[in-house]
Amino acid sequence: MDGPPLPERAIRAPRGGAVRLADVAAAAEVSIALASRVLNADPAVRASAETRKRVLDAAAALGYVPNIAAKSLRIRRNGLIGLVVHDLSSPIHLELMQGARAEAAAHNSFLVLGDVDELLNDDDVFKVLVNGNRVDGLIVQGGHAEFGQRIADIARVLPTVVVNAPPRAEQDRVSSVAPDEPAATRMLTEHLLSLGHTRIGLVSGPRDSMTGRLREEGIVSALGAVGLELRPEDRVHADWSANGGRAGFIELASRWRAGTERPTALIAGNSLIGIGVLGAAARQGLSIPQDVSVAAVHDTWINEHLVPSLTTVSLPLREMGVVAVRQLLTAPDAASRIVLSEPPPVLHARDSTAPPA
Amino acid sequence: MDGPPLPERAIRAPRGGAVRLADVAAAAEVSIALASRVLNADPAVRASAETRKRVLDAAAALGYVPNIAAKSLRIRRNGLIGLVVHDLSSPIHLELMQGARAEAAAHNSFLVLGDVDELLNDDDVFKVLVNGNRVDGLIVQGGHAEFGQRIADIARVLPTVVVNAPPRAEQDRVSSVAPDEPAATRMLTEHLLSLGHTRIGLVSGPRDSMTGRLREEGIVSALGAVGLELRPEDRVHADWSANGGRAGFIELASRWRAGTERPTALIAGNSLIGIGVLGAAARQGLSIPQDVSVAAVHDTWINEHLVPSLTTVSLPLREMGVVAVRQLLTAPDAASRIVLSEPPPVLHARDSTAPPA
DNA sequence: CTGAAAGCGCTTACAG
DNA sequence: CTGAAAGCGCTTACAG
Repeated sequence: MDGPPLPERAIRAPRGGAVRLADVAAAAEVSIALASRVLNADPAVRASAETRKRVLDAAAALGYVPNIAAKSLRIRRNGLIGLVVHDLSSPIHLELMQGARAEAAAHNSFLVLGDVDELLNDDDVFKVLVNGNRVDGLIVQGGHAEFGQRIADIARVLPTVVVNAPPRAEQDRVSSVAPDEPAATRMLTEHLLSLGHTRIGLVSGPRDSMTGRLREEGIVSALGAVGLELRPEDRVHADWSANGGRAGFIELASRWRAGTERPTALIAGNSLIGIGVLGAAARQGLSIPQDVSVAAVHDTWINEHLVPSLTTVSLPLREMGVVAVRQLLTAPDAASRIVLSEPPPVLHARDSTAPPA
Repeated sequence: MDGPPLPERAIRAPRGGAVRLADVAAAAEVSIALASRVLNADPAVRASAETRKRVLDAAAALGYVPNIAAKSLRIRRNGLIGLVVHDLSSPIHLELMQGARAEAAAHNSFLVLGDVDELLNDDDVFKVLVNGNRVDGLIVQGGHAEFGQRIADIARVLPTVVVNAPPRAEQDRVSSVAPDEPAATRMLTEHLLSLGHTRIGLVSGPRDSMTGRLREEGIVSALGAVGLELRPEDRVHADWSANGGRAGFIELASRWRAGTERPTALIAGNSLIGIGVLGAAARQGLSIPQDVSVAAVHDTWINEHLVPSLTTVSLPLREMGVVAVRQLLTAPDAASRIVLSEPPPVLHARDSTAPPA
């Protein structure tokens, strides 16, 4: 009444070289359940140190690595975090990515790369990433005004943290990690003031960018503190890119009339814009910093190699990535809004800023 | 004799809003197996068009997305590809990443970010990524001489393709996708020759880089075709970075004696090196292109914004990413060695190159 | 505290 | 061709 004999080898033998928990348990002569508990450091386990060691040794000897699919299916988590960026080519966000990646790795998690546009426009990608249990949470690069509501919708089903941008009003369940923007531009402005500049212009980010607004606030407040102001005619909006910076500078300079006063220094909304400003100014025959000083937000490796090297203020981008991941891993359901004021912005004074002529 | 009643709701009801295949099958009034087959477009299915539609409609109506962990556990694949890069901050490799990411998405796969150093030095990461069924395959950024054997070892257990570098001798089971390096530098050299330069120098990559060697080959062959040569004293090695380029230029220029001949043009091993060369030359008081022309391999968005803008040749980086993913997805076990000669390199002549003075 | 058993949600031989 | 059932490899209530 035993039925046909079971094909034991097919059940027991590791397939394709994959060692299973059952193999470890057999080698250590304990039950699968106990092996699982020891390996997962279950505090309730009271097995003797000797037994525990037998399990650990067996796992090591066999090179056991848990099957992640099986584990995920059981515990309903998969150790993956979606990192959804808008523009992979920006060196600014890479530092953030590095920080996030390293922190995830430290927690045995990995980062899955997503694209903002694809996430928001491609329904398949959206479904898989958001509803498909693909990732345990999402880190979304902020600053996309049009998508505020969509991100809020995503956050309802999946822990989500927006990085590098303050959350919008409708995103009440969205966590965020943002740097202290006004502090950065305040520092830049004070640097220019200390050099003797009294009229400072701004090539800002896009008109509807909250980040851009906060950076402007820092400038206005630093100027206000010494009785100066940011004149409307000294400010233009631009894309967060070198092309934007170029266009912004050209627009700004077109307002300058020979013989009349104009700003002696410009702040760029970010260092990509700064690169564009530097290039455009040179092509218009202006010398930097003799004719105009230029300073920008965000420091990357490029800035010191530019001619002239670009003065910047660095924000804790890497830390933002770290904190975002930590937030997702430790408090996925808390809608926390973190403004990183530590470490504080750091000024990198370089050749692009000098006293006015 | 029925035992206690089963808690039906706990079994049937979707948990946490997750719709299961069983829910779709129930809604469409078919078996789970048939629902699975219809949804996976099993060609053996002969169900009436009407039945098929019922399944598809039910899935759509319920917003069904397969549980990826369950599916992975069954089919022993998880739709993830590890992208292991060395230096996330290089804009050069980002284009490759973008191509890989997009191609993966087109195949319902995602990219998991890894770090070369971590993979090779951190045993935990290695085990999880390589042995843990985390990813279906690995794309590794090439050019790490020290790790040739290690990558060969990885490829024995996991489909692996090295991108942007030719495979090393010991990597017999490793696939690779590399651009046509000599074609790129040949094009750059011919551009400089056509401007009238007859003595051309090279700030190459690291001494042991195969990529660097191939790029040098292109220069040598283009020079040889017109009876010229690359003089040993006109070549230095450098890291693949702006800092490397700076150091390389300084070393090269230190060999130049006033009143004697020196190269009138320099080729940079890549555009990061090129940025460093540009900056260092300017800081030594040399005008580019008047005193020396500079051209580099790889085009990125930065180059046109530099002052002067940097002449480059672009290689099909994005396509490399695409092909690498396609290779992994369609022929994971073939150890293919692809040299992408299509699309061919494209010259971007800019302000950093001009006829010699 | 530990083990046997159930079950996570799928796919796919297998039998009909 | 289709359905019932087994099973992928884990974790964890549950009972002992």
